Amino acid sequence: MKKSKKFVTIRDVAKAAGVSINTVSRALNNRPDINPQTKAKVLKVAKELGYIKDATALSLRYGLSRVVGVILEDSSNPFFSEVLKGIEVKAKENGFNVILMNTEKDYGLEEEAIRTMLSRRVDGIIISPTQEKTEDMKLLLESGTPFVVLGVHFNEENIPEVYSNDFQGAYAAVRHLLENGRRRIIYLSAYLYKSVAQMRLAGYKKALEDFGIPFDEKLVYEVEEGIEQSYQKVLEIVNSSKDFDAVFCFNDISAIGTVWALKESGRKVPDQISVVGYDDILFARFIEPPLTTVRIDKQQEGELAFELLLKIIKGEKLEKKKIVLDVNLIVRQSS
Amino acid sequence: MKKSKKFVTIRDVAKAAGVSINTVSRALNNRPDINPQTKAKVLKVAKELGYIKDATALSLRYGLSRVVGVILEDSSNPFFSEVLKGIEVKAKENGFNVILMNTEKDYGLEEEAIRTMLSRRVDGIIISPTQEKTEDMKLLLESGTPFVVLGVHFNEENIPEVYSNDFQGAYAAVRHLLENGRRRIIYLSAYLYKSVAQMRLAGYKKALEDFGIPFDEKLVYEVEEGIEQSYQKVLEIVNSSKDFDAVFCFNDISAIGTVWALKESGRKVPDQISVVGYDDILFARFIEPPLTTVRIDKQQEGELAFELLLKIIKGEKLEKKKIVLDVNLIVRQSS
DNA sequence: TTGTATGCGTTATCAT
DNA sequence: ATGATAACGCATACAA
Repeated sequence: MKKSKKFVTIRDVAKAAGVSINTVSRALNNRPDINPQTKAKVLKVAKELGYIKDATALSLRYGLSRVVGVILEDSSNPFFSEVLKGIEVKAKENGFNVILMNTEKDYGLEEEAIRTMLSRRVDGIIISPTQEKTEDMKLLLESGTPFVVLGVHFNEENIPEVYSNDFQGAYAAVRHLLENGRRRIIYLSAYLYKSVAQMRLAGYKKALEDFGIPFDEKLVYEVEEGIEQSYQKVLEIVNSSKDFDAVFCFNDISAIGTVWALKESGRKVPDQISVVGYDDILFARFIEPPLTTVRIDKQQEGELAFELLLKIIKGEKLEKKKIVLDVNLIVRQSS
Repeated sequence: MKKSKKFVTIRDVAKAAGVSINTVSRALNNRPDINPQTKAKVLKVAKELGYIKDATALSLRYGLSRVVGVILEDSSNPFFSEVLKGIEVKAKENGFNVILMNTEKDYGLEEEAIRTMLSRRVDGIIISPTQEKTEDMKLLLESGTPFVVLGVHFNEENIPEVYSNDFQGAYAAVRHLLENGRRRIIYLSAYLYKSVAQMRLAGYKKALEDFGIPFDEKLVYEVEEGIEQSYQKVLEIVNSSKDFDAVFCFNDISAIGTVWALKESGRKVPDQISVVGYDDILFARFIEPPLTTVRIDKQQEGELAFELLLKIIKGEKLEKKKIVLDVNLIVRQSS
């Protein structure tokens, strides 16, 4: 593999224009100390030759790349794809580019992604950690490279984070189910080593407590995320003739699998079983029945993450290191 | 904005290990001409100091960045988010990273994105052009930077492309509708300056022709892509009391809007009106009624695009410059 | 086996 | 107003 084509450099422009390379640099960068005519000529030549500034050279020169690294579980997941969109929008707005890496929820890939980003000398990193293990976060911390954790809450003061209020969301969702007379509410959870799953569990418990309903751990199921996995688990639950009248799902993807399984088992949603999702992905309202869910402004979450990161990169004083997004319960027809 | 922290360089390692910088380089790059003990020591020191190779310096040095630029209309669109996933997977597999830029279907942003990618000295570009204007493609072509066009077909021999067989897909979809007795089939199209929209129109016409049904241009509507836009347009069509018994939609997003509008107008799908989508996005089967659609293997499309690009980057001989993916009609309950 | 010097493209410092 | 030169981090040709 060798370079396909030589790019035009300031040296080429200098030669063609009959000036020195830093006269070219001056012209290109709108410096005041240059004769307007010289400048005009240089600019003309540069254009003719098709000169395009080499950003890799600038990165080396300044130790700044104007690139941010984005490390996500899976950019094709409708939740993350909207978050990513928000990041990309704000990055572009501020003259930054985005390098994307997916971890596929694999700790090894996550660590590799961090190393790659550091090697690329990105100016900052936005990461949504898998949380299966967290040693790699120390690597990040020690690297000195600015970073923001997205969608996850660590119990360490000095880690900048943007995440949504999952306690509030879960509380609202479960309270809503209770107010509608549901009493045996399953929590179909993601793996509980995830802070998000834990916070939602806490909200779930608090709502039960406020209604004087004892918490039954037998109603909490840990499932790997995915439509298929939720579908299988719910089928299993139904076949075990467990008594339940509602399912609070970890996210909308999971809720879709849940509704699918319930329908297939002949259970009416919401007549017999209520289902509530989480995230309010674009398609939540279009499934049948339209999904009651907890809305997170995903694009905003991405935008806030970038803006927080940018402040850190600029070395600005932060009012808050932890930004918590409010969420809203959206009641549709599945509950 | 200034560099937040100095990274450890080979010079630092050299000093700490008491050797010269290129002894360090030799150790780090597994060169044979180095004393194993020296090597071990250098490696140890490098690890202790937390040395991480500077990829920007390598880019400059070799004129190769091992980065590919990906330019899409909108990475949060479920079609593109899966394509992107495929690209990212193959890129990682081959030691490349991905810089992502969205164009929001804006020609200005598209051109800017190309310039940015060239400036970043990416080794190659995968682009899904808006096609509103195409001058920027010339810029790309002249730049000499390897690139692959994704999802779009130009009538120029020497442009490498990966796209799906839209003629075949549209033909299958419309033929299916005809076989089920539909005769007044609306084609809810994207803007017809897009090659995809044109190819699907051609497939639509051919199917009609094969059934001896005259083409009626009044049944073709150009709509901006989006659930809301399709919803509005279909409401409009219904209210104009146009006579039709099926809608062949440009994509699933559009089909979702169509079904929504039809339901809201009291039309039964598929009893009164059949609806067929395109793409088979993840959620197509979960809407009500489950959507009949033309399946594109989106992730594969992304993977093929990267693989084709990689061949071009490597300067390999190409068997084919144009790769056309087969598609399948998936019959569900909306038709 | 190890070290020295050069260049990749750019900007900044310091002349002139 | 303009030009020569060093420096960013690295790998390599060449010298020792």
